[in-house]
Amino acid sequence: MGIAERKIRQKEEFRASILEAAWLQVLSDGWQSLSIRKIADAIEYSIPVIYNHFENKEAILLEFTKEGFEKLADTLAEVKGRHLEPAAQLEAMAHAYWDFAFEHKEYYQLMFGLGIPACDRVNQIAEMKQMATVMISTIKEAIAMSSRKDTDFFLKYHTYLSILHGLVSIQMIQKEGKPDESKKMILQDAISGFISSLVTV
Amino acid sequence: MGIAERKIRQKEEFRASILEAAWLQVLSDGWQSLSIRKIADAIEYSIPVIYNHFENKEAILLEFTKEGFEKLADTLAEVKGRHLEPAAQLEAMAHAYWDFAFEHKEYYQLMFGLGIPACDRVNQIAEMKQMATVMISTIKEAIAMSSRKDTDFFLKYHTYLSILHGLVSIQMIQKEGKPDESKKMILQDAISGFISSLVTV
DNA sequence: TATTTTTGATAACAGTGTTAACCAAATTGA
DNA sequence: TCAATTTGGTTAACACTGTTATCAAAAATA
Repeated sequence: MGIAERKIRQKEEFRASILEAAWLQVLSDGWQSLSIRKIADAIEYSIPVIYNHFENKEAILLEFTKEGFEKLADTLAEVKGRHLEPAAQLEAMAHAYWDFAFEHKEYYQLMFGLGIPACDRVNQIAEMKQMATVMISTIKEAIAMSSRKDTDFFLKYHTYLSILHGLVSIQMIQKEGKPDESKKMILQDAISGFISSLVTV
Repeated sequence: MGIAERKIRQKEEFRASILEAAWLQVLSDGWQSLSIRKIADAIEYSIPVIYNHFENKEAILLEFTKEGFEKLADTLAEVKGRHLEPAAQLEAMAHAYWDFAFEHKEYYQLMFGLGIPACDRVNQIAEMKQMATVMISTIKEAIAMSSRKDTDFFLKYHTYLSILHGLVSIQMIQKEGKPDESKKMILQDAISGFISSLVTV
């Protein structure tokens, strides 16, 4: 008898409808304002039913995080397949990564835990400019000493900061405690690549 | 009469005591679990008095964010002063940046809005490995075609991912909407530096 | 001393995630 | 077919969150 099958199917549909309602919420108001109550409201059921399908709110977010990584991985694999040379592949994949992040911003923020109240905050902060000033002045000096004096210092500043922040935050996301001292090799690797391309004669 | 002065001084002390209590909270349980009630409890006053000194919770966090950027800027300026060559300065500053981030993790997370539930999440995600696999295989191929076949592919993978994530998240933090298409030049800049240092013959 | 201003506390509002208690309908077993 | 049991779902509550309106007491001013 197909009763059991039907039940499983219905359960699966229910689960899917929860995710769909949640996703609509995320798309319209961002995932930080997603709430169980709003989901329950959207699917026109009471709150506790959601807990029959997901252990907690975190499990729902985890679901989307997985989806996000899956989509990104697929995209990268597909893009890679369009080129033959590894160098061209890496470049195309980088652009695809960038495009994915901004075309699926909600996914990306979820995947990498970007908590985003900082968005409003960081723009109010004059103190950040002090930091930028120190970095930019040094980069200007480096450019002045190099053979390519027309290099865009502001571009290089952004690159420098982005590399540093990327290294740090990837490290923070992956491991809770202090970083393995050997992980500083990654820093050394990335930064020496940047510097040598900057001061190259 | 010094009454007015005393009042101002007391108000300032009060404000400082709020910040101190808040910071102890952040240090012991992380800033995501900071609450107005806990602060009020710690300073042994009722909740609303806090709103006489700070407009809202965000304003308290903003205070620490400013402090963080100030400390970081000072550190960078100090480290820069210890070297003469811009290249050496940029390298030393990079290491100082890294050290600051992990020695003052709470500051750093606040400054760049690292929302950090992802920490627990990202480790549960097998799907992330798919993405890693695509990237790593390409990097391996690039190394195989280069003259330096002993290059650490795992190191390069981390560098690659960190650069990409850094570019994206710095961009997301600074601007709300979609990124200026010209900002892709930063991506192009960073990634071509990485690639050329990888495949260099 | 009387009046105004300031200071702080109580209590509430509107949210959040989560769960215990309960009920009715559907399913199962005798 | 009837009783027992399981299942699906709801109501109501708990323990939190940020924020604010109301009000009493204390302090400063006239």
